[in-house]
Amino acid sequence: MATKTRPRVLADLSLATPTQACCAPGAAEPMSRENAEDLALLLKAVADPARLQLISLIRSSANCEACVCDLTEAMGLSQPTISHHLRVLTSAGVLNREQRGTWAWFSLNPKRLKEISRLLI
Amino acid sequence: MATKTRPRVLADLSLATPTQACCAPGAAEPMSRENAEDLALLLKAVADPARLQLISLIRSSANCEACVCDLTEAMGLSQPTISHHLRVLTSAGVLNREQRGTWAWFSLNPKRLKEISRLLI
DNA sequence: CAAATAGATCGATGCCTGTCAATATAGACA
DNA sequence: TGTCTATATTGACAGGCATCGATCTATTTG
Repeated sequence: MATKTRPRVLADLSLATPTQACCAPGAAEPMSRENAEDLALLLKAVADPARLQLISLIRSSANCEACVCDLTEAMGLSQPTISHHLRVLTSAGVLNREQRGTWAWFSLNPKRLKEISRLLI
Repeated sequence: MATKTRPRVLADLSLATPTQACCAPGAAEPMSRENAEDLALLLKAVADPARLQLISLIRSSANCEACVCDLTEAMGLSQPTISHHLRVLTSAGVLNREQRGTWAWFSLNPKRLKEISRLLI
């Protein structure tokens, strides 16, 4: 294993790192391939029509939460497919999952969505 | 052809449309599949490590612009691949293309990037 | 015009991923 | 314990896409 560097954090992944350098004389460091891959992974999580609809559906639900069966019915996709998309969004931190008896309730994490949005600027 | 509706514009594609409705009693309309597909297309344009690196490279270049040969050398990918990615970004409005003699210069469109970022919130 | 160079396009290839049917798991309840 | 229901997991398949080599086009220059 090579020499270990500081672990990457969300702040490293902004397109603007390290400074808003557009047209600056100094010219900032371009983003590393590693950081670009991490950022792309995060953006890919939301760059899918079904997942965008799921986010929108949950946002427009009462208490900003919904269970899988409701989402499956509303989306017109199979239950395993919905489950798959919910897992991707949860892994990206965009959704929170809470088990209540047999049901799994998913709620929005607006802060995380805002963070991802900020990485583009 | 079915009855034609108002053409979709960028404002339709925000996840927050029509109102920031999280947990509101009224519950807003969820995003249509069509709008979700359009928004996903836009987000997919930037949700790729090579394209994120290209954006970052151009931003850190002098005058925020670069030609294909410089980008090809810096990226370590083949020239057709770079050309492909630049076309995707230009189609999404993120990059501007300007021909100068034999060279094609690509520059950033920061306003567009900011617009796309805002669609997530 | 010929040669050289920059960039775009084409066709092929292999990986990624969205989707589903089938099945497994786990909780509620009789 | 057994049944029912909600969700997750698995495996397979098909379409999408990143990538490359080869080729084409256009511009500059000799």
